[in-house]
Amino acid sequence: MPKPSRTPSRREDALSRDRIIDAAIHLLDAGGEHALTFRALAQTLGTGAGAIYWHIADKSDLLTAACDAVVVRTLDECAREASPQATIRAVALGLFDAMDAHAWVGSALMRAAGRLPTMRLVERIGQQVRALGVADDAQWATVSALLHYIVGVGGQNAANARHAQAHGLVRGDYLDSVARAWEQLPAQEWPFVTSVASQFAAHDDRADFLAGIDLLLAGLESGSRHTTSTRRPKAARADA
Amino acid sequence: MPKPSRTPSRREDALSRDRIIDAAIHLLDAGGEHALTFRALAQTLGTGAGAIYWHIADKSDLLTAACDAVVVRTLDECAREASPQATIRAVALGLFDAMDAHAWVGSALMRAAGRLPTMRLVERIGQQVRALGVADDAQWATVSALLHYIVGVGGQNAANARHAQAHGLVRGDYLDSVARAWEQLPAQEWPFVTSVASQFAAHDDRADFLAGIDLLLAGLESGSRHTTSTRRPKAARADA
DNA sequence: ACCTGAACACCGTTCAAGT
DNA sequence: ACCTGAACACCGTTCAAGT
Repeated sequence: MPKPSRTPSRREDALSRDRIIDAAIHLLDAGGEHALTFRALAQTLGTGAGAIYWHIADKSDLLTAACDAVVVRTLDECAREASPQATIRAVALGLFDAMDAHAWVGSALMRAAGRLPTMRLVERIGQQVRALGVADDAQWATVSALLHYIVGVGGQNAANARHAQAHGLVRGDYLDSVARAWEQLPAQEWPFVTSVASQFAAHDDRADFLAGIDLLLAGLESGSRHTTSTRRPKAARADA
Repeated sequence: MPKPSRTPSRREDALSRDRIIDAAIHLLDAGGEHALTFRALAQTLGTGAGAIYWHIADKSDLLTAACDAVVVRTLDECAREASPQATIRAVALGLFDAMDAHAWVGSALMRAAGRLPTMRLVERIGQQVRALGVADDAQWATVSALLHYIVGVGGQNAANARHAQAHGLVRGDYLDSVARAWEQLPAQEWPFVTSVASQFAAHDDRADFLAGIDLLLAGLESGSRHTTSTRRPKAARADA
């Protein structure tokens, strides 16, 4: 993009795909998904609303591109660890934190199924799953399970944070109030929910998230040695 | 619109929450999430747009209620099997099929984190996880992993079906075309994606889905006997 | 090639007014 | 108590017209 040069271009920085994506990320971070508006974007960038369409196909393209930018940064920052397990954990935690910082990324990722950002994650996690020695025909289901856990749990953790903030509460206080509501449900009808709620005391979301990852990895270790009778030697779904 | 009836009530059936939810489900099934409009709903029901607000808080309330109706029906139809594992599998498959029939349910479920439909699923699955003998402090992470896998993978399978249909293709042909696109990526940059794509031949989505469930259940069996060092005796997230 | 901004075809939600 | 429907404050997207 043309840096500030003497030649009096129309604007200090010309409009560009990258500048639009950056501005979109800022709007999304500040006000959530419904704050991303072509009008708001145009105002931020000092252009007309329609100008953006020269660089971006439509809103879903914009959201996917913003999501991809965050994913790329996150994966770049994830050091490759010694073992495949450790690398998976590092990627998972990196995404967890990225979603916490950019609460909109979780749901954006869910809607970007076969698209670039998801493919990057499938690739990175898939390489580790392969390195783990998981049988060929189980690799896709394994990557799916890991990815959906990461995006699902991480995305909802981020949603919690936003929700707490919207209620003007610290995250812990908010979670406690939800837990207390669950505790007071009729125990005959809700035996599990009431009992699990009573475990909500001091909680560490990241540690809990990691516990789930470990659970999945434990399943891998016990499952990778042989193929169960219900698992058949073909089959894979064409997205993540 | 007032049917020709002797008793001149305003309408044959009075407007009610249930009637609205039913109409919403039909609109959602027929045209997806963006087809659910207060105007379309009002026209279907033969009322004014604003009348709906007497029975329903807002659009998100409506979507959650529609989602809950589907979840209730699905859980009712799920027979309780002999073993906890079999029951989990039955619930998972029931939801898989429900999402396939109502493609909008997946994303609705994702946005309904602490709300009624999700709580029902947490309760049903949680009971089985407990029956499986999973340690108290690991139950929440376990239910989370299962639920996110089910909703995530099932939801995307449904999205695939819709996507294929939108492209005027049979589901299998659509998936094959995606797989072929993945295969043609540069293999140095995408070693896993290209290799996994080459496994996409004849695939059975439900069988693959079940393979993932089995993977998770295998993790449970190996993990429920002891607590690993990274899993700590507290912690739980206050939603699903 | 790139940008402008009015215009189009929608939205969810509210609310005075009706019965 | 329940319903009406016009009105309000928005949307994404397009497109003739400009530079």
